[in-house]
Amino acid sequence: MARILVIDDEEDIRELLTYNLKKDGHEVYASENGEQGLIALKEHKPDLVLLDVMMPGMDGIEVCESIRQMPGFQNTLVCFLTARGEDYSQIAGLDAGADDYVSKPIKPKVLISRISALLRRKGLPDYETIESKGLVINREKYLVEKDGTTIQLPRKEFELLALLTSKPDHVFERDVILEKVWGSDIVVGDRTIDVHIRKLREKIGESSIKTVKGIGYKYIEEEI
Amino acid sequence: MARILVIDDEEDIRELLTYNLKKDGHEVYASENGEQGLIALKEHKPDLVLLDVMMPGMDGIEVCESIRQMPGFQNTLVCFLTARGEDYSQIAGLDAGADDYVSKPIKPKVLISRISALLRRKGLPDYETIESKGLVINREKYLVEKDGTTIQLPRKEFELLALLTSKPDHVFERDVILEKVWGSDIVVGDRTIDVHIRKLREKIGESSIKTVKGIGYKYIEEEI
DNA sequence: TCATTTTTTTCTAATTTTTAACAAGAAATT
DNA sequence: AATTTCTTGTTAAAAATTAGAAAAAAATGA
Repeated sequence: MARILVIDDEEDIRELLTYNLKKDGHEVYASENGEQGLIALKEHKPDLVLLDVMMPGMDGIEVCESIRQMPGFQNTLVCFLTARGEDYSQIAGLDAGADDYVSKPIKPKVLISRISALLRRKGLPDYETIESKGLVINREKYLVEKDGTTIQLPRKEFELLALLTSKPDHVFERDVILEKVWGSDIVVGDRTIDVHIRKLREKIGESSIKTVKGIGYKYIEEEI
Repeated sequence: MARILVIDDEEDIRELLTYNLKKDGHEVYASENGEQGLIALKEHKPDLVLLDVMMPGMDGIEVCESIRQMPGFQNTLVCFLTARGEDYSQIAGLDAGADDYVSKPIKPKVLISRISALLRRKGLPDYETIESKGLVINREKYLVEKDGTTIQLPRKEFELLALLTSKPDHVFERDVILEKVWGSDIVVGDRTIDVHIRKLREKIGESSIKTVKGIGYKYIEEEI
């Protein structure tokens, strides 16, 4: 059904969750701390991360903030696991960009139904392929298919294309692109976006990406 | 209900507001400084911005002025958050174009009711397309459709047309146009507006924009 | 290391915006 | 009615902004 990454320092919890989620048909990965979790995240591109708040090393809040900073993971669902009474965590968690939280002790049935709700609310996980006019973007495999031919794009180019095609015809302003693809506090030169746009145009066709001068760029669905 | 952007450097405040506003059914975004706030603003096009006055870097006044300068955000509601006793801020804030202010310490219930009032007063968000007599103005795609044909207008022309069509038959005075399209402290020559009007008339039809001598221009809904 | 990807730099081209000069038209004044 | 004055229209061209191309430099990763 969905890919789920569990990040918790307690082995019992990891096992409990893994067992129950697998039984419910999900693909489950588990990490025992934030650092490893982030690596697993990149590798497995889960739809949902179950994240313990209290952990040695990076705590859940920090992990969540890191996730939200990572290009391509803005839409990954994050659900916090909080000990009862950690009210503060709930608030901070929502602020850090979490989508939900579940209190410990975890009741498997409650968790399962909560997860279903989250996944449903979300619609489809967006590592799904995005299809658009002969272009298929597969975030899971990091591949782009253009009219049947498969193209392997470098990371930045891939993220840029994925962003633009995520809302065809929508104009993405330059600073929004920078924010989404490069991250909020990375400073790059003025021409950086252009160069990547040019490379994309080379690879997927000149006419697909249109410049809106003074504003930004958009991916066009239909030729105008 | 509404999209709300919180800009405040104190994490506690951001959490408090985010939590309470989400609970009240709003879509909430938060930024921790002015610069990031302005980017988030463009991206999320909120209906309302809650803006702390005292912040390191750009202060709230500056942020508000920037917002008012940005084409398309003249009507975004801005509500200042001021520390008690910052009387001067209230005045300067209203002067900078804020719609309201709330004093810290913030009482969630007070804030919620104040926000409801603001939103009610405001009516609906105006990021949507504007339709008028064979003319569709789509700010998201930065496109104008005239009788089925799509036209791509340069930025200033687009903003000018969007302003005029936002209130058909309403006469926009020259200084209002300058203020809204060019921004409050940009100084341009006397003929600049005329030239843009002329180009618009060329592109969307001579009769659509009418000169009101001595006052300004208006977009006319019906041919007279 | 070496190859690849990403960023920066520089130069050029294109487009947009503004200016300036003058024409034309309306309103006011005589 | 004629003249002056004020405001807007028109046009061309200059100025400023913005993006594209190519290549080199830096960073990254195998």
